[in-house]
Amino acid sequence: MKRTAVANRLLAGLPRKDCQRLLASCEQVELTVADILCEPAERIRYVYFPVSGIISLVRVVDDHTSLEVELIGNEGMVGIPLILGVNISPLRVIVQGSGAALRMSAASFDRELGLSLALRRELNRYIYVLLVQLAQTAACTRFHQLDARLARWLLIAQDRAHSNEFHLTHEALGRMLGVRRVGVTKAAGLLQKHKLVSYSRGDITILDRAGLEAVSCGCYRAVRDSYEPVIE
Amino acid sequence: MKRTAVANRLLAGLPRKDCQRLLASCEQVELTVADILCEPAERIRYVYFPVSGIISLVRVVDDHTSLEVELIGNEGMVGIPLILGVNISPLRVIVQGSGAALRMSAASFDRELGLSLALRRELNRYIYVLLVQLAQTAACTRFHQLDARLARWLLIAQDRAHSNEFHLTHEALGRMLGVRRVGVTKAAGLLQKHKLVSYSRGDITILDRAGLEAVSCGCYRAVRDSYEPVIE
DNA sequence: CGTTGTATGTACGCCAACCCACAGACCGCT
DNA sequence: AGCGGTCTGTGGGTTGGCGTACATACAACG
Repeated sequence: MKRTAVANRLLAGLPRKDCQRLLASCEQVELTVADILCEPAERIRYVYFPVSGIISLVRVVDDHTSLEVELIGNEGMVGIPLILGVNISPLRVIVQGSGAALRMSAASFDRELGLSLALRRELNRYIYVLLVQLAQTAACTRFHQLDARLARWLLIAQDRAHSNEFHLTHEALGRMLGVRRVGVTKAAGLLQKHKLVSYSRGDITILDRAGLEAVSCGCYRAVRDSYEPVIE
Repeated sequence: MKRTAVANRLLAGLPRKDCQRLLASCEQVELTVADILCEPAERIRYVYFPVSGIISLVRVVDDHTSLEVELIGNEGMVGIPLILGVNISPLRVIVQGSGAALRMSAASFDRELGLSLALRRELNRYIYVLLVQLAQTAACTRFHQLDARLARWLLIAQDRAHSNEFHLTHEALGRMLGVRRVGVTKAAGLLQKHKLVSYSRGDITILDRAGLEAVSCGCYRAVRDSYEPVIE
């Protein structure tokens, strides 16, 4: 994996010229945990290209329950509906791990979409990957039990955050996975007992990635296998 | 709702010229229940614009379990990945209700995508709707219980099939909803007891749509509300 | 150094859906 | 008429996660 100056991989994948023009329209912003970037049914004002933070897309049902349907790091972006000609967000967008992101106004983004064919092409691929992940998440959430789903979530978060450590309470994890806090505590206890992760007051560290993969359901692998042939 | 000569609404929504050119590249095919139009990881050879049949998109996990993530009627199409520059299907595509569809080769479809901006625009909207539905399905499947989910499924199927009757065994419904056949039997028994549907050896008739909406979870409404502002 | 708030751990009854097994109902075919 | 296959209905024991409640642990701050 070669390093580039631009820390968002979608942008980094573009021809130099397009990339530079896009960067010129972006401003760097800080993301802080629990920031809500957009609420459901709200107009989308900005797109975000995460650099170091991670961002959750959450579908809210029945007002007080919710399920995370996507977790986005520096391999992706927030604001997909704009690409599809819609400026309303169907999901809640909430910062899950603090860090930096590049932000661009919806208007600038629309303009850029018209200017760069490479951008469109790349975003199309990205939407495909999102579709696959959404479908897999739906099935995984249905069939697999909490231990496995938690392990999967941690693996994905590690990928997205490029870090073995992040800050996240059981409460917050419960909202992501659509279960009670107590459920997470129990499942996390199990992972700790097997020395796969260590947990203390929201500071979580991944100790044994291979072990986590073993505990997690096949969904983690399955999704990677689905889109790896597609990205280059 | 005005009737048009073209019985697929995506096509009917296009400018006459584009629509006619597209139709010229299509051939009409019959869909028969349980036909598999495409398997996961397979190359996509054709796109389908259903006219009267309905088609399920199913995500397969762990080889022997599966969950329907989308149900497509004459308001949509099958073959979305092609729009996004990918020619591999991540899902199983299976005919759920027999009828007719317009079929076009992947190559022709690619060509058409280049020729008609209106087509691209319309398909983008459609992809947005798919995203919303996928997210909602994930949450619904997680939180709502079988009676409600079954009712929701029947309502959607009625919308897609434009008919009060369809043929579908409990077994098949179970595969769609990701539950055992017995579970469907129990839930369907409840709906029958309340005279919302009648059921006999796979022939199902919807008797009381309003009643079904009352039993179903809010997800049916929620999805409609999410995308109605978007479609015109 | 004790108080307050946040985070984690444990306990108990409950229920929807699970697995497995079997019984009836209906259709078509010989 | 009878037989076999498909579809639907019922029963009993198991379980993962739910709702609720309470107990402990740690941090921060006055």
